[in-house]
Amino acid sequence: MCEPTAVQGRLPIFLYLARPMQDYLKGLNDRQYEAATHINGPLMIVAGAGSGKTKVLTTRIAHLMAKGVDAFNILALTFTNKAAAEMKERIEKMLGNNEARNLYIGTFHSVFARILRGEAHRLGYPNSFTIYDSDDSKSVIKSIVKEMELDEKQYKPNVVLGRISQAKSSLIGPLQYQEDYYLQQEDQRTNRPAIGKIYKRYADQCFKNGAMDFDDLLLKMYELLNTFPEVLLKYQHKFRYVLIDEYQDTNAVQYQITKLLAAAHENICVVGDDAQSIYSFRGATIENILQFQKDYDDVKVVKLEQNYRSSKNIIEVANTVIRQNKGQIPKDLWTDKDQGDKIKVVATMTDNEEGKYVSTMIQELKLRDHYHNHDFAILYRTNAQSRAYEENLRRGGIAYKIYGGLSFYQRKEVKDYIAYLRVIANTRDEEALKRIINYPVRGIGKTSMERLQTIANQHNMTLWDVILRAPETGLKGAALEAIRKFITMMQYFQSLQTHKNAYEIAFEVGKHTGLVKELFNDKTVEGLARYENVQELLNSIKEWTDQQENLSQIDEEGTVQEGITDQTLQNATTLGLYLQQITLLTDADNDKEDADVVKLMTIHAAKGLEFPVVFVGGVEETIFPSGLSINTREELEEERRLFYVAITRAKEKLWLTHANSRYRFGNVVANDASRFLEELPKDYIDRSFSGGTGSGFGRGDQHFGGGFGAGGFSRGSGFGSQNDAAAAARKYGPPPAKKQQPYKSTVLPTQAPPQQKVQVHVPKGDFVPSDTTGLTEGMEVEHLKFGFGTVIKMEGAAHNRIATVDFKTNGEKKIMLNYAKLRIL
DNA sequence: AGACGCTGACTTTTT
DNA sequence: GTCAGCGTCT
Repeated sequence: MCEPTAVQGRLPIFLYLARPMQDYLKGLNDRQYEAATHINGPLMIVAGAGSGKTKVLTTRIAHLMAKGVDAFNILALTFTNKAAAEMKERIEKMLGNNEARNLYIGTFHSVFARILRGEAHRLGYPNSFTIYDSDDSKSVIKSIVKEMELDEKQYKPNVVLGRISQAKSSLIGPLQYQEDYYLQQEDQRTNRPAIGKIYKRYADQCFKNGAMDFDDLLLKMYELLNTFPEVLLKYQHKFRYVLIDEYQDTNAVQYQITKLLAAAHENICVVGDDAQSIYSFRGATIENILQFQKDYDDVKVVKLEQNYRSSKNIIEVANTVIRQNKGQIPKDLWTDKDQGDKIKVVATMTDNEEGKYVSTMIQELKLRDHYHNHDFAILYRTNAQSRAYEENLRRGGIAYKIYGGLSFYQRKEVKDYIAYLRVIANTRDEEALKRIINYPVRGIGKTSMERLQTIANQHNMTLWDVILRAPETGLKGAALEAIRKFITMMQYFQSLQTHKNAYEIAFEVGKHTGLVKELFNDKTVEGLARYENVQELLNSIKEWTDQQENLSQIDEEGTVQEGITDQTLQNATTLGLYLQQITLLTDADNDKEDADVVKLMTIHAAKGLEFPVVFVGGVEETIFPSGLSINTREELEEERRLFYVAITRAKEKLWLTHANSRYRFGNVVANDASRFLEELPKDYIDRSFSGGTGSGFGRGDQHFGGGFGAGGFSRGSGFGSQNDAAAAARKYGPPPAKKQQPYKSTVLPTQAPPQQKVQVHVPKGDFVPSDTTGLTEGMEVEHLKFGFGTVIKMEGAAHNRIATVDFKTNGEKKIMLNYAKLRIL
């Protein structure tokens, strides 16, 4: 191992950096210092929650650069764009110059996508390959299942994709998959023996489309390095220093790639916390941490156990929770912070009251302890839980923001628009082509498409090539003319690529396709939102090209270019580059941090973040732990680690809430308190808070006819039945996926015939809207004062109803009451 | 081709 | 509660 020396000609920078660096190192404790400055050779940092792991990583990178290592030689891999951006920003601040922009810092996916963009041709892909998000992947799988005439119920895209994804993350190709005895057994057992064949066709189809899915970005990167020694050498030489954040979340492919990359210099530093491993469902394996120590002779291991985030009470509870798991790397977090408040465990009657309780408590804390909105986070296990909080926060006039959920780029209108751009950049992209060929409507209908598709399949041609030769396909008349026009238009767009940037092309697309105009003419509420979204998309493309132009003023060697050529600018702002970037973006990446809002997100999304006050909701059996993850010890332990992550997000105050009943799937459902709550150390818990809202009970939102009790869990000492089930599952595999109750919750009896449908426009005796709503059939939209799913008070009825309101989309702006479901409220 | 009416699937978690 | 998607009718 040779000590890195200052690169020739860079000494002035080195001297300039040296001083602030030294100051910064002083802020580290001994362990952190050790980890940050031991820059040569393999290093594993086992970092507990809140132990300053990001600080160490950034200091380490800055330190490397201070020692004269060029930014271009440093590769730092993270799991979220946010973590990457944050790291970059911090380093920039520490260095006080713009050297950091030359660092390779990004998610595995985005860094590899960037590399593959230069190398994909070696693997037979176009360099402007498309990146398929999961929606695209599912759509491909769906059409394959249809073509193979398999049972679509049995081969749901979600399930099949999950299976393929797991295989890919474990470096198992389609052929190997079909030969693997164990995998085949599993597929037989679940009655899905054709998955191997689907996998093969899926891989072929993606290749034909010139597309890589998320897993391919890793897999193809591995293939590239593994197949082409000269490529491997190039990147080994380039990335002399490799750093990996959240190492416990890496899967087999990621492990192999980083191993290859680091093999030459062995300057690899991984940071992880086995206690926070929560992504095994997507192939992550803690094994990688253990294996790491075996792979290199002289691995240095540094443990960071001092927590700088949370109060003593919170740390104690967290430690107790994680100790229930077997096979952890022994680690004891400690803190010299104050004892703090006890952890509050609160039970409420309903999910709605859980939301109400939290919103009331936030208001109280703001008044009493002068907290701000941005000090609060509400965390939950599943996205669906956000609604109850949302309603109550809105009612309480508290500003909030929900993170996660449907991404901006997943909205239909945005996807449609982007589909055009995708076809322009890569005509092989069949998914995108199918999406836009008749949108907006241009007279290329189902029949024509079927014919074209069949010919494409028969001759193993791409759909686009068949379309180009449409006159030979037997299509004629209006259809042929429509296709001819479509081709002319698309070829015009394609021709723009040589001299126009992504924004200019996107603008032209909007203008010539009539996409923007069509949305503009749609004056309904949703239409307006769609129009705004498309505008927003165009804005963001503009923003991106501007930003790229600035960045491209610096070349690969790090020197600022004087007379930058138009060509360089053009290369940095191409449509293809833009498309590859955005597919890997999530909503969390372009939000403005500074807003004073309460944050709502899943626990997964909260990893790596911290908040003064945290509410964890729905701490109930079947939700947390998830009913789908209690069958094996491994699954349950992952849920427990997730619980650990939730707890350790809190700095000062922590609430764990659970509701006796909640809406789920439109049903009222009763859940027991989570088993995790029973594992908490009593002395650190305060259960004295009542979730009741005083006057609330009785006339609350939900009435129970028959009370609880029927069915439910037989828990208590040793929760026997579940262990039996788990044992059976281990022995015989998971139970057949037939029609069984997906959740073990008790469905509460209702007072009236449930789910009875009532035609509103054929009113029955008991279905008369009262004057309070003023709702009549065929009413003008302008008078509509409520949204979808509005509760309508019914005269003479013992209960309220929920009506679905549809807008007439053509002609006059009229609404129609579609149907209503009878439901107890 | 498009509007309409209705069914059923969804609920782990993310790049 | 919500929504995509299917079949049917115009």
